Amino acid sequence: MKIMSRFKCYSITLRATPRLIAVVNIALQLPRFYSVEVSESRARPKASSSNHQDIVNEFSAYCYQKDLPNAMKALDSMHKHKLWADSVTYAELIKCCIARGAVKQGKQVHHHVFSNGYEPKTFLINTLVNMYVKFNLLDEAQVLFDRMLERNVVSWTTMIAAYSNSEHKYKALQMLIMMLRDGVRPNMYTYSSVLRASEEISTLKQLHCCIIKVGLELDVFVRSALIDVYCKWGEPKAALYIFDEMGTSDIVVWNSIIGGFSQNSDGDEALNLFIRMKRTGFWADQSTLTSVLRGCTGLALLELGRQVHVHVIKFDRDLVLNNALLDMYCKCGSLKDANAIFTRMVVKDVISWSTMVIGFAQNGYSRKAIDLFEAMRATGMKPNHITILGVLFACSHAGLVEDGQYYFESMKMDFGVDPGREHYGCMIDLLGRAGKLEEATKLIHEMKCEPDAVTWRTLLGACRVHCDMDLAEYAAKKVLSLDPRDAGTYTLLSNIYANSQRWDEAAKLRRLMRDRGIKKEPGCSWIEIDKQVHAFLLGDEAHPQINAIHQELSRVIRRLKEEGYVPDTNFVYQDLEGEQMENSLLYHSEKLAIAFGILRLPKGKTVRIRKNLRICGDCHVFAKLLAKMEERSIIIRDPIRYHHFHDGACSCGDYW
DNA sequence: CTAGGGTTAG
Repeated sequence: MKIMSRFKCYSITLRATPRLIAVVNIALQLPRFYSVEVSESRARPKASSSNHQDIVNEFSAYCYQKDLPNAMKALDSMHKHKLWADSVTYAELIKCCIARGAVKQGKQVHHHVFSNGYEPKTFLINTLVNMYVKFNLLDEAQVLFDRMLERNVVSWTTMIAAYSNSEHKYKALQMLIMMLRDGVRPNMYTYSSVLRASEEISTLKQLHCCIIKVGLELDVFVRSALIDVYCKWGEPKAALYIFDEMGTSDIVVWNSIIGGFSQNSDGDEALNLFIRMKRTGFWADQSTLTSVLRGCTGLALLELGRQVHVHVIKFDRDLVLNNALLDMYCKCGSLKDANAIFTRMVVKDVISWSTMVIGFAQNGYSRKAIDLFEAMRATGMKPNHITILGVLFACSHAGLVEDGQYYFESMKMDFGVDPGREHYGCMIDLLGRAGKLEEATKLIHEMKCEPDAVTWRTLLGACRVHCDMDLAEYAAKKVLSLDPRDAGTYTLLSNIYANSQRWDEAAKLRRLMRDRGIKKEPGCSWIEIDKQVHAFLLGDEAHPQINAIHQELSRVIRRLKEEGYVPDTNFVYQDLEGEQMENSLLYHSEKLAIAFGILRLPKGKTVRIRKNLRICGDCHVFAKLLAKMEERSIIIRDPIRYHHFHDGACSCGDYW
């Protein structure tokens, strides 16, 4: 049914499509059409003597041998004798300049082929335009393009592709319109380039319609561009529709769709598609593996990620792939593996360093994160805003107020990075957790960018840690004024009330939430065992082994109670939806998942859980005590922080 | 001479 309605959507748009110029919404910005002033072209003299022919031949030979220095000398000699070679030879030379980044030489060739009023063929000018594009000298490319006597589809496409990949995407669309006015028909090259230029989803849809109209939607390149761009606009389902409709596809198209889902945080669908791809008989390449790893990262599938790692070894020198692998181990809580990868990587870029800094920080190794950040600086690698976020995060995690303030204050001067919302957020968190709630509030008011809902919720979180009722109410009000439907805020505030035994207010808030129709995402925990992922919801009865799980849970709770564990009923609201049983606390999804892990995993093996909501205080105590009693580590990844429970303690230091 | 895929935060 979904597919039908999606299809319908397209055909409606198609029927409604007026003339292209009106369609693309930007006609008003069109510049005047080109006026061409060029000197008259004359036929080139052929090399008149054998001496002249020798000079040209020598030049050609150097061009085809890719001997740039000698070719340039020979070019000089031709220039003096007013001799010209043919276009293909020049094109070879220009290719050579592009490959070596030889801007100066390229310009000399440009000058030479236009000297003495001669007008090179369209083909050759196209080559030169392309050269300037490759040198990222778009203005020069444009000047050259503007003075062309004749522009063919390649000339236009070269410029359109250039602008599509630049900051001035609207220029690509303008040029498409001018191209059509000029009577030159865009081809598949043109459309697959211009698709990237859409700055609104409606533009993309209109271009899509044009493509269907001219019958180019069957082209593999156009399709993969469509798939890619729909995914970039957060519409992976539309992309999947296009994908499924294709008769043939190649590895790049598979990579587009798999990458599309993994970038839209749908690791599950990305992995399903990967399985389909393998069944179809394609071999994964670097790009596929990168996306698959990203899928594993999102789902915290360490075992699957490890299997992918085996295939990564084939592409040992691929930096992007190694970065994805590194991140997978970090996000799956396996810092030993991550560190091993990081140490082994021969080439590291700022992303590798950032990933590792953040990995240490999120997993509770604050000192290591800060040391690594300093090691990075020592190598001369320049941190970016994300690296700095990582080091601030590390400071806030460990309560290192002074270090945090030092990095925050020096970031602009030392690294040239202006603090953004996230950096302020880290500082608010740091000050707030350290109990400096006043300073945290002051910082919000001093922010250079507008505080958003997340900013205020950070403060609210700090209020919970320190039970500051008044500020909590103030912060919650701020969050809800910016994002009235934020379920987390209602829950957080109601938990703060519950913590202070203000049950009436807690209940009132729950009621308000219900009246406003705000639904909290149901708590869910996942555990990967033996190539299978098991999902648990609160009070879930659906699992085939649920009886054994309940038994195991009762057993460990009984033993923990003997050791002094008292269920903290303040958190009874955490996962509740409406009036539920009193002992619901004992059936929080993570407790079910942990019990299942203990049941199924060999003794001593780490239990790894991923969950979609923040962990509640009771489950946190439960996991700490259980890890000690069972003598095995438990790792729970919530959407923000990582909790490594080991021997009665947690890596988060009880702040989260 | 012009075209498609991958990595860090939130």
